[in-house]
Amino acid sequence: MRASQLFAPTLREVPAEAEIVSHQLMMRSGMIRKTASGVYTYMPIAWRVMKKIMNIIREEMDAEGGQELMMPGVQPAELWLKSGRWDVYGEELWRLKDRHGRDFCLGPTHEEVITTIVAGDVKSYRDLPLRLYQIQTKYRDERRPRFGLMRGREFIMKDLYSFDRDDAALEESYQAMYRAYTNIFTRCGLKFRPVQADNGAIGGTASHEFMVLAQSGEAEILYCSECRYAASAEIAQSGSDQESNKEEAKNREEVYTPDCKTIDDLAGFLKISPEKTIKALCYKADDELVLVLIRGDRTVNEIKLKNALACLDLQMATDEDITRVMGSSMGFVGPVGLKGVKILADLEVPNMTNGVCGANKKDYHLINVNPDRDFSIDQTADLRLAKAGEPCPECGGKLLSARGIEAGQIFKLGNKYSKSMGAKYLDETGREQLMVMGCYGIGVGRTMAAAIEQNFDDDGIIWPISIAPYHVVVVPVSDRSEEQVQVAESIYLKLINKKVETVCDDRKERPGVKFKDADLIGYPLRITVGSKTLAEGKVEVKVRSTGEVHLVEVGKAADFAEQLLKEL
RNA sequence: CGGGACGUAGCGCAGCUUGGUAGCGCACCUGAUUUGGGAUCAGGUGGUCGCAGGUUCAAAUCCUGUCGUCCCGACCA
Repeated sequence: MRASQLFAPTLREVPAEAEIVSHQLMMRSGMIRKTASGVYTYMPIAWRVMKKIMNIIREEMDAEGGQELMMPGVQPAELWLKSGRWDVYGEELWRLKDRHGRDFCLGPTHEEVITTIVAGDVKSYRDLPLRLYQIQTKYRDERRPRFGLMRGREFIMKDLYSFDRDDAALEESYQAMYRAYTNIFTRCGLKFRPVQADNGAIGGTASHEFMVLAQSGEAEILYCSECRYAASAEIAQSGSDQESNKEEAKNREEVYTPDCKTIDDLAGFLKISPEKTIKALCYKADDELVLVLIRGDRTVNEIKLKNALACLDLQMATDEDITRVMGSSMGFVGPVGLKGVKILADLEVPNMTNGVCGANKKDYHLINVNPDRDFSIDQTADLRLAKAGEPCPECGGKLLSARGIEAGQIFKLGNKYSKSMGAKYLDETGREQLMVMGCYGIGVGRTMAAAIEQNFDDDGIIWPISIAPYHVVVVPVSDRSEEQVQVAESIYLKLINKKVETVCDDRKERPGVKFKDADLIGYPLRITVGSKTLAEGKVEVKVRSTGEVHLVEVGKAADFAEQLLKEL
């Protein structure tokens, strides 16, 4: 490719709306242009990178028995009504009507479509396992698209769906994808970490997220300093650092605590540490009020709570709800004497002795409250938000925190969709069984953005070699030097003959402009043909990532570059 | 969806308070000089000031509505 013909309009200035590095550099290097909020055009350079990422994905999917197909982007409402997600998915589902007024949506994911197909055409255990995937545009009408390609409303995703006969077979599919994902992100040259994750609205029984480590990541990861434990902070289990409490149970008392509405107020007023208090929070879970108890210094993790309650909708109760059902106001709610409301407690609560909680009476709290003796708990569960510094739930080591970009996620779905969409097969004994499914996604654009977040400097992008849009740029310093132009051209042609992906910067620009653009776009190697070295019959070969410069004879430059690329 | 900000040339911005000729830098085009890290000089192209109403002799500027964009939060297969 000749730079004079390459459509890569670079910008000197950063567009005001680009907030993070990858977005800024993709805009500046002419890789992407915004067409609407969260909707981008991939320009030629970006598309080359994405095709490389997609090819790596294809190779690894195929290696694990995946078969590529292509499903429609437009999906009829009936499929979603059948799975129950038409009503559950909410506003993120991009809905539309056809000319007859029939409901459709733009696919945010494809469980409904693929499961329907498989249900119709696969009837025997002999046809399983089946692993089908596509690389396709997905639509999610995000409330808040942001950070360029990181969170778009239209984006390209690889999604594979596995169909197996039982849980053991699903485990094999899951492990196969885990391996494939590890290979994919490794081959893309990324530093990443698989972490345990929440299953979210997709439902199912196990999940890992593949997090590309980067400061700008939206997700927090907690990982153990000692063992292999790593989890998304939103689901990380909480190890307990609670000393077993030997305190003698004392008599319960009601105390006057005017204006103590928060735990801090209360602890300050009573001169006790927040750990002695039992925080009581009222939630509305699918219209049922529940009381959640947790140690005063802890934070409730609403994802854990939602999972523990197995509810679809979870909200904090309003002051009105609390007054109506509990007969007391926010800040003074407590479990003692409470009737008709389900009480959930975090794992730490049953072990507390002589705690402090609301008295269900304005301006009063109870001290020396003891679980079991003073109130009963309907359900205990791990409900608190784990934090860095806490003990690892598996080995007791210390949890550390890191930030990551969720580039891929794998799920065990179980039979959630095979049940609703009727995906069944006959086993050896002729009995009908539900297929057991898994689904596995990778965001292609997000992976590209993540690669930039992890590999850049003040001058621009430093592509991992495996996904670099081109490998070499040949730069004649002066476009008026016949000799330089000719030497550059000959090196360029030699590289092209060797099938090395090369750009020749033949533009009528000053050298500074070409160098700046080369660094910005991030070609791994730059061959500079200039008067300084040409006098000795040599050219410079510069490595973008390290800055090292090799002086090489003109005739050997192409071979040298080819060799050097193999070592990167 | 709650809070905040913004919309003037392809990009970055000024002008708006106090209504009266639409401006600067970069980019782009022409010419000259220049050529190893985003050149200089001269000349030039390009804007219904997001859109729609209203007030006014007169609106980028004031008022109303509307659309769009970004940030924080909530949310997120």
